[in-house]
Amino acid sequence: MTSGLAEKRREKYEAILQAALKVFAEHGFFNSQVSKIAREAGVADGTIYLYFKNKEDILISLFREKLGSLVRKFHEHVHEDDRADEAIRKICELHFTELEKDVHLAKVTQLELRQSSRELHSEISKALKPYIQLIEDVLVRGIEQGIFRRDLDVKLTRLLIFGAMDEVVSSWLISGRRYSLSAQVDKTVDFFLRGLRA
Amino acid sequence: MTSGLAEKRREKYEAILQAALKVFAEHGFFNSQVSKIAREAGVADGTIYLYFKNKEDILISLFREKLGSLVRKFHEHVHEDDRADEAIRKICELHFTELEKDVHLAKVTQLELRQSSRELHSEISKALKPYIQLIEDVLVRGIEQGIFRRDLDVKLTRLLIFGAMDEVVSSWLISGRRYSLSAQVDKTVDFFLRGLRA
DNA sequence: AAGCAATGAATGAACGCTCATTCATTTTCG
DNA sequence: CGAAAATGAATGAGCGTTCATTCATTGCTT
Repeated sequence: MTSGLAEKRREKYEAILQAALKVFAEHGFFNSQVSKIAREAGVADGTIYLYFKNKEDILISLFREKLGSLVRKFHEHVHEDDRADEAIRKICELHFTELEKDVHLAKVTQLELRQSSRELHSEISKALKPYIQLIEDVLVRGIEQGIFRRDLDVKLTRLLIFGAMDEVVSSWLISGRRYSLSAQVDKTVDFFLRGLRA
Repeated sequence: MTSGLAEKRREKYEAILQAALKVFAEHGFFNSQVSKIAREAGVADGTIYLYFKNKEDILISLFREKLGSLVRKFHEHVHEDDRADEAIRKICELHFTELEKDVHLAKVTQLELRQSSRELHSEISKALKPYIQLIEDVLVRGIEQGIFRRDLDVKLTRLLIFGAMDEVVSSWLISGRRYSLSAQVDKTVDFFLRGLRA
């Protein structure tokens, strides 16, 4: 096993991130102690600082990794040549199912995303931008395909769509996940497409 | 002037809340020191504790007062006998104009509302519930009036509408308020009504 | 009216506790 | 053995909260 070099490091790095995700999701960033993350990850407090600059750096890295791989997943499933209305359905479906699969991630994105450290906020919007952009691209394509209204304000509409999905996820979390999130896809997409169609 | 008794107290209470609103909006709850609020309000640190149980109590009181008067304003403008589509327009208009008027309130509701102390969260949803309920009522009325689709899921749709408006406000804040929020009402309502109409 | 007493609002220095971070020491592993 | 990784006790800054003290106002007494 010659692999256990930089790989071991990567493993521990991810173990700490995973632990942090859980702790942040359960207690929120400001109520999460570094020592708690260390315990959850099964490492010593000091070890954290061999992998991360400071506590905030943990959260920022978390967002970069997690949102990055989410966005990648979206790009895998939504293709240039899809019909725009089918793409909208796919986006909503992925949005709901992926967050339903990873509750901790859902909690952190929904509840902590809006925190207010300057640095943090810009990092988060940076990580989120490609997703919002993806929605916009689909809207533009839909207009070109003649499926969506020509008078759509795509910059505004992408917000309406993202915000609506976001709120459904938030509400589902707050309810204690007492119903299926992915079961809301059809009715949600239906509402969107009525608002979009030419 | 026999008034200057309990009135003086009320005035100071409100001065502290106003100061807290500003400080929370600028720095976020966890980065706002009680001493900073005291300085902003022009009182001593200890004085705060003559009016509030603790720091969290300040935030909770803030929400109660501010959201309470907002909800009251909605009820003043949206009446039982309005056409439901007109009511939706009125709601969106008020949502945007009221938050555009009070940026500090907008910031606190958008950015702090999602914090994670259990007690806080339940307090906030309690204060917000009448508003969400109002939207639902209008949806139900719209169906009864034959204006909205009979197959609407009102519980889901109220979230879609609230979330969409919420995101538009968030985005406007993050952009540094570089455009008019109330100018988005028409296009936003247009999108909603297409999704709602029978 | 004038002095005295009582009140309680306001103050802000001090307290005590909570953590993020450090670093001297130990363990691991090639 | 030696270097790198990991440890976790120790540190100290930050901050919410307390409380002994001040002082303007009001009420009471003669």
